[in-house]
Amino acid sequence: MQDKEITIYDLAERLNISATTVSRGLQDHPAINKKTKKRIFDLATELGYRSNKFASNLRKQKTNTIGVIVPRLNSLFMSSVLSGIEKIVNNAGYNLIISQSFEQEAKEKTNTTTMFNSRVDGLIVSLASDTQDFSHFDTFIKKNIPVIFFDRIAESIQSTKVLIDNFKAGYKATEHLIEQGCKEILHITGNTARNVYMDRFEGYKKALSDHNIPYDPTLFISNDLTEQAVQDSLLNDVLKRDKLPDGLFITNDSSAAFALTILKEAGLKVPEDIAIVGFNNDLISKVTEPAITTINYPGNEMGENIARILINHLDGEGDLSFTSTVILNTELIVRASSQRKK
Amino acid sequence: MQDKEITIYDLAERLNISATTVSRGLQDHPAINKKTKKRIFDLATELGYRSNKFASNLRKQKTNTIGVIVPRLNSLFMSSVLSGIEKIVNNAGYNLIISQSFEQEAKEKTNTTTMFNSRVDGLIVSLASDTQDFSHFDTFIKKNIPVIFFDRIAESIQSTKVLIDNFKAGYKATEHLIEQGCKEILHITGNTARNVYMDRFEGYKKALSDHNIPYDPTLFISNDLTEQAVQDSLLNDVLKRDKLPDGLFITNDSSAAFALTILKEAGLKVPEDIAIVGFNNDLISKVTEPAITTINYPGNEMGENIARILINHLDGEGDLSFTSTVILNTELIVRASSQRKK
DNA sequence: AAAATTAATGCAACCGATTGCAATTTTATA
DNA sequence: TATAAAATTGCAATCGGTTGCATTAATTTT
Repeated sequence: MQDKEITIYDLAERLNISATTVSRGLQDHPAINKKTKKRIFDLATELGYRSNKFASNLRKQKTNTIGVIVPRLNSLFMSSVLSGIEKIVNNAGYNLIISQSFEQEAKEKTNTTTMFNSRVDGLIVSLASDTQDFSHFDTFIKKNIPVIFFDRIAESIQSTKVLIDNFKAGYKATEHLIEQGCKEILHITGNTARNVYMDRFEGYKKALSDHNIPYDPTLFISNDLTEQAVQDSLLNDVLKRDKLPDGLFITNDSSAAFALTILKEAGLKVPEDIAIVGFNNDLISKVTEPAITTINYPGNEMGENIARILINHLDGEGDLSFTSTVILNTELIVRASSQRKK
Repeated sequence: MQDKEITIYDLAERLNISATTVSRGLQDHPAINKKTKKRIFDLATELGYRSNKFASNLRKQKTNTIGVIVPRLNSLFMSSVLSGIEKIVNNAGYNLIISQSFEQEAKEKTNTTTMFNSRVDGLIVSLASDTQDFSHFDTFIKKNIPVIFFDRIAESIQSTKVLIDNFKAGYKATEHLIEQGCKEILHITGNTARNVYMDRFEGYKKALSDHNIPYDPTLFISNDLTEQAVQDSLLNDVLKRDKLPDGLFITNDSSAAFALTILKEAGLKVPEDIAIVGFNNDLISKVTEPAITTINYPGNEMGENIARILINHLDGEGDLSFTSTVILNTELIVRASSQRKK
């Protein structure tokens, strides 16, 4: 700490003007003379002045900070979303505070409190898989601090949501498998307490019924989609059945890739014996043998959308209703893992 | 903003004590009577008091915030590192501000300034691939704000560094290929201005020379390791040669996986025609056919290490020399993509 | 019971920027 | 040149905690 921090008072003193004028000059306030502004800016750069955000925040009651809480940072989808958010938010002059819930409601609550105490101007959330109670967001709602949910949303909370049409995506994936001749379609997915998994599941069921295939509950597996869980399900359950399924719809690509290797090891041919559809369109789905059919889920785009909505709200009047739901497009990307026909 | 924010003055007034006592009580100051503390805490929770960090930071000149600048968020390695950092830092009561340089020196400089102005207590950096000049970190050094570099480090800067032994890793990867009988080993890597790539390259060369294989510059390709770049290099250069290489050491797993698919499409057999070694041990290397031999690079562990070092420094006395270099262990994970013998 | 300690509490200044309103200076108008 | 209008600038209070030093209250010691 050799050199003291320069304040507007230092600038004011050297320029023989008031701190008020310096403050206004620095903010490009229209009432300040251009020459004065120039003198202020010049001296400021010369002395290496930097504004003290805390004094400013304290006074303005605004932090220019946006909080993000996600279940886990280390998935490609999440980091794409974050990358998109960061880009927009940063350009708009906001900072990002990021934390992860590790899929636990308790941690999510703590993080939410921390964010609240950090007085973020807005909060972006994708819910932990086991979050049942949403009261920790009440403080935000009550204070009119905007909260945007994405991907893993809470239906019951009145606020802006950005997501894809999971029902449709699930429907399309399943229908595709049916069209490829699958009759016994296994569905492996996450905790259906979460909309993303529930909706895909509903889409799956609807596609089945629309094609007159009865829904078989034993072909539905819900777990946490970790490597371990996928492996256990396949080895200890699926592969021990008398009749093996001929299709698999599994709701993320790394799990799909992992499942693929296990099934191949077990001697099954993909797609001949079992056709596979994943979800997300991560790079991983492109490099397996065969490449995996998947649903394109544009994380980066989603992140940018979320950030834009939030920034507009924050920088705009803020009176607009803040409870829209944005649905992003997804598409089925057909690759070899599911192509049995033609 | 229906309900006003509660301040220590509100608490003080209702309890008929001074704000000083409230402040001290809240901080568990030893000079405050236990009963008084209890009364303070009780009322605080009752009224939903939350400390104003800005007032506090302003006065204490400390922010409890740590900045992180990385080239890109959306890689599995990076997000694992971040996940590790976030975990430790969060437990220690610090916040994380994250931004990405998108591999550009200019953006890195801007981000650094923003971090500086946000008055982060510490900075964690992995350099952009094209950063040549490091003067933007001078302000931190001058002010004694700790900066930790990881993975992509700057040799010339005097500060703590956390990384792996890239030379050794490169050596091991190459030696392994040699042991599998490879004679013409192609090396595809990133910008060698960065230590990580340079050191691996040096390791590669040393392994060659130790095994009496002359280094062939035409077998060395340096690009930005994007899908496009890898594809271009392979299709327009490598695959057009008279004599194809019989080994490939490529310095990240997604590129390796991608290269694998291209080579297979070109009709080459892996590992028979060409043996492949990647880098990082991402999931992707496990699910390709054949699975890819790689170097295990523990991102999460690295993140936790970085964070611990920084926190210790910040919470400790801070007089300790802050210029150690931490080298994490890596190991070669042999998989089918390189196994030609035995 | 007076004097000396020790325990608790409070005063008041401070951190650095912001802003409503008033004051002053400059420029335009009569 | 006097006066109104516009352009600049500054005063002083404010945001909400923190902290050195002083003061008061409670305990001990003599």
